[in-house]
Amino acid sequence: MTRALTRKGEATRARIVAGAAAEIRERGVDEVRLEDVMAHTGTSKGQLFHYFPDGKEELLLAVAQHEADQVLVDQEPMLSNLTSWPAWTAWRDRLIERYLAQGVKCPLNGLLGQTGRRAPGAQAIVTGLMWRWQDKIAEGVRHMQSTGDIAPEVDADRAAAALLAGIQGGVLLLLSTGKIDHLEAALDLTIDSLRASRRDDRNPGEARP
Amino acid sequence: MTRALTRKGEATRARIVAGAAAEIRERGVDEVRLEDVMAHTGTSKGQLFHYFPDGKEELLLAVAQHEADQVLVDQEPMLSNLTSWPAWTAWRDRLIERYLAQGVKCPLNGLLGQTGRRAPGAQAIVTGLMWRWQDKIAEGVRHMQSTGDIAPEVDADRAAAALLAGIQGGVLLLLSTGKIDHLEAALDLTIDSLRASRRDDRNPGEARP
DNA sequence: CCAAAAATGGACCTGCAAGTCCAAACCTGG
DNA sequence: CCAGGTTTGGACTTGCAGGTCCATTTTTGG
Repeated sequence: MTRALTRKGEATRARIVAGAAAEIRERGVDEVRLEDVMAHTGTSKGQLFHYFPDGKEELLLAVAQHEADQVLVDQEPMLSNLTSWPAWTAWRDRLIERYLAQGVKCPLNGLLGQTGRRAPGAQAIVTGLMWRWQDKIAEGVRHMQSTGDIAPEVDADRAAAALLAGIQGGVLLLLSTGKIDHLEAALDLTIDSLRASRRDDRNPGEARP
Repeated sequence: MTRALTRKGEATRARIVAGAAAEIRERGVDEVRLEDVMAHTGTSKGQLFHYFPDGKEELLLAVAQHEADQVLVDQEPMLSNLTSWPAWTAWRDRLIERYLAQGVKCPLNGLLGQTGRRAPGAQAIVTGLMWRWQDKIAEGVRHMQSTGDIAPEVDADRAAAALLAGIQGGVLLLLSTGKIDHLEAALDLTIDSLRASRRDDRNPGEARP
């Protein structure tokens, strides 16, 4: 029962979502009023509630989905082609560059902790994003194992989980301290340890005994 | 010009901060109204504004400081005694246990993203916490280097930064996915890579070339 | 024991932002 | 070209949470 939307309607709806997303990235969820969105997107209150009958909550949900999708898109095509060490490096560089550029204006910052509480569904969106992200990384690890660049004993999912955690924490620390160092260190050390696995006799990818 | 506070006054103030902190941990910053704090701590509005003249913002700041301090206290005495591999393991176990137990009720969740935006000073509190935390870890790494348990070529600060990022990200992912796996993986893999550094000829602690 | 200061209780005010409503403008297909 | 919908504008309502105020009680220092 998708609501009947003419082309014009769809355009307006999209404009609202994109505008609200930008506004939220810039100033944070709870600083943005519906009036701000109206002003920024050239819409009226009637329109907002026409396209999002459940009001702010529904709008925030749409924004969350919009932002979550963007996070992964921003890492392409690197993220889907982790098939050589230079490719991993290129992905790493993209991440650093991206987060350095956006600084505090991080979509995740809006999603987590803020949207998460308000809209119950936002939690699901974030979770979905994380799993998709981790899957992509794990896929890269497995590919490297297939070419013999990463030791076969490494648990790809576990390695991906650790790497993803490092990224998330790195971004978090970028947000609070303003320094990119943590993200860099986490990425470099984790990737290096994967790289090193190939040369070891042992097995750094396993949990402690 | 510290405001004159009798013993009773101090007790009330402390009760308010502790109660507000608990309430916020439980239900999130923007779900907690001053009335909730009043009800939960058995205080009146007059008292709130007596002890926190700048209102909610000042209270949140006090709560943030309270929670930040607690985060490190909760890791003692392990965090200050990272002097052997079993000690590192004990610390790791404490972290896992702690965050597993508190689950979603994470003080950081309240601090970051939520308090961070509202109270300008909260940012500084979080930053301070992170640096202190990282310093403790780096100190542990250096100690292990002094006993020869970690390769001297490892950059202690960088390793600590990576580990801290892994922890933060792990907790973040615990909050969104509800699974402890990321935190475990990040801790174990990073610590293992430090442990492995001692046996390598090379130098896993350095950045990529 | 008594002033002065601190602590407490709670009624009241106020602003604001979400949400409601409806009338006007507009598209669109038959 | 007209009758149904969709889209738009904006005035109005409402609830609520933060903040103000002051009268009363308790504590403290001398």
